[in-house]
Amino acid sequence: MTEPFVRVEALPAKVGDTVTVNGWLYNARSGKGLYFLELRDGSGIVQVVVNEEQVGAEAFEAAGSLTQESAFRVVGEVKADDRQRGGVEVQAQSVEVLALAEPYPITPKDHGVEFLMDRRHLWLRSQRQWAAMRVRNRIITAIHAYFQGEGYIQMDAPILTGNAVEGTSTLFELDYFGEPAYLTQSGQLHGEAMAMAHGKIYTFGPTFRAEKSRTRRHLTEFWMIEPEMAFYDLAMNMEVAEELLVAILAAVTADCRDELETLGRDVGKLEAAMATPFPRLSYTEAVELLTGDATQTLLDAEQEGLEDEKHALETERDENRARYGQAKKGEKRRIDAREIAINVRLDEIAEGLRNIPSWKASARDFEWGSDFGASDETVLTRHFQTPVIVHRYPAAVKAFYMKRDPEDDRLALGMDVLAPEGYGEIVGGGERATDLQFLRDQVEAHGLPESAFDWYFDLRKYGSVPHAGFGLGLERTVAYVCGLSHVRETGPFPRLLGRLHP
RNA sequence: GGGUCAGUAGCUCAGUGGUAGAGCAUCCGGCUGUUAACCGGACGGUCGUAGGUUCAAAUCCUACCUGGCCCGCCA
Repeated sequence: MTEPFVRVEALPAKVGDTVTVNGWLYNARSGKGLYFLELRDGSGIVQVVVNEEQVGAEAFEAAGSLTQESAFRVVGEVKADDRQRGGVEVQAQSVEVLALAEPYPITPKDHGVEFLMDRRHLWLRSQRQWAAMRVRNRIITAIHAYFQGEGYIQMDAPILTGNAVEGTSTLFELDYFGEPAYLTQSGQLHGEAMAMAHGKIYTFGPTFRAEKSRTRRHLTEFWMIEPEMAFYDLAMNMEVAEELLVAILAAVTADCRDELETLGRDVGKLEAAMATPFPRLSYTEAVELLTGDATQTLLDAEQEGLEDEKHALETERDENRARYGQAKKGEKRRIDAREIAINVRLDEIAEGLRNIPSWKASARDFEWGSDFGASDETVLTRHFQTPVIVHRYPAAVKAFYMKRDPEDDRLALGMDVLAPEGYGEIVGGGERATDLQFLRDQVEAHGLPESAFDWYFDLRKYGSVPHAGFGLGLERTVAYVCGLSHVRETGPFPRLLGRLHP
């Protein structure tokens, strides 16, 4: 499609040309006889300079009438200017108003979470949200590219199911023409069936959990990518997860530099996270690391670091306050803004300092056989710069369909990948049980209705083979890659407890 | 489900028992290169809701509602 206008992202290649650009007003500044309009068109933002002497009274007035988020069209010359983002600006020759916006609620200033979430449909236009959605898109395309390049077939698991898959999570229940039905919590079991048909498959779709979890890591609706591979064992499964994550990190660090900068993401940390192989710790080794001296030392150092930062910030705040009286108005505003930023960080530090003693206690007192808590996962990953793979968990804390470790029947051949920087579990999976009688016993032991699994048992009756797979949580992955503090900013319209609109 | 913090102008917040405040947004004016521009002015309030204490409540007490963060559960 040849477009009759130029998109902002293409402007750097058009220096010297006269072009048409369409967009919305992101922000504006003015001087006598001058308007500086930040035009946002979805591909980027460019500054449009409107000079009264060059455009005439009518167009100049049109530029002055534009309110934030008004739609407008500009014809002008693309000029190189090092001071601008992207290195270009547009010197307007004409300005046409397409739609004047009513007063726009989201200003280029601070807003609270609730206010922004109520206006998510508009918030998506803001820079950070825009950048996060672009990274999400790049992650999605990287995932497809990886699997397609490796010969996987993408297949969809059903969203409506007649039974609770693992019997653990709380599901959303529906009325399916008089029968009880549920929104899927995992495509896992159907994925296994599809892998027996195609060898290597992956699902890519929504999953649902009705748990009343209110944390930075939880959504009630989220997207999961679930590869399933026939003739793969646990070690091969871990290798797939590692390759997939490296492919994602490589794609984003290569193609989303501007977005990561907008998000304030430390790209060095993402690059460091690509070093392979990722550590592979057995659950037992992880428990030893968690309960050992190294973890206590690490947390002591973190506590010291936080205390040093706290003192530095308090000193800066006191110095700012001391010169506040003599400061001019603009300087006072900057001091006020800085004070707010300092207080936010001090609150975070105070929370960290409150948490560390309980983290230390939780780590030190951890007992073999339990599942890791959120703080234990965070503490484990603090020892490494890359994601960490933990495998061979106690069977009791894993799903019924996991294969047992032939070396130790207490263990299941499950594996989790923990993301760095406290982002927690982004991958969970393992090698699946192949023995029909074992699965029947497990279903019974877990109190699940055997009739619901008749088709699943068939997979073991007709050519049962070793196979493995895992689920990758898309939103947690996006949060980690973007450095977002909450998964609510990882998708366009996140569904959380108490959040169904917009 | 548990813990904890908060709710004051459209937004972000200050005000902790005695006249309801600031910055931003909006509107008006100034400035010929601004970068969350800047400067001057105007506009803007049922202090979450309901009770209570007090001469007097945004401020103290009780209940409820809504939200943030943390834990549990999970990807």
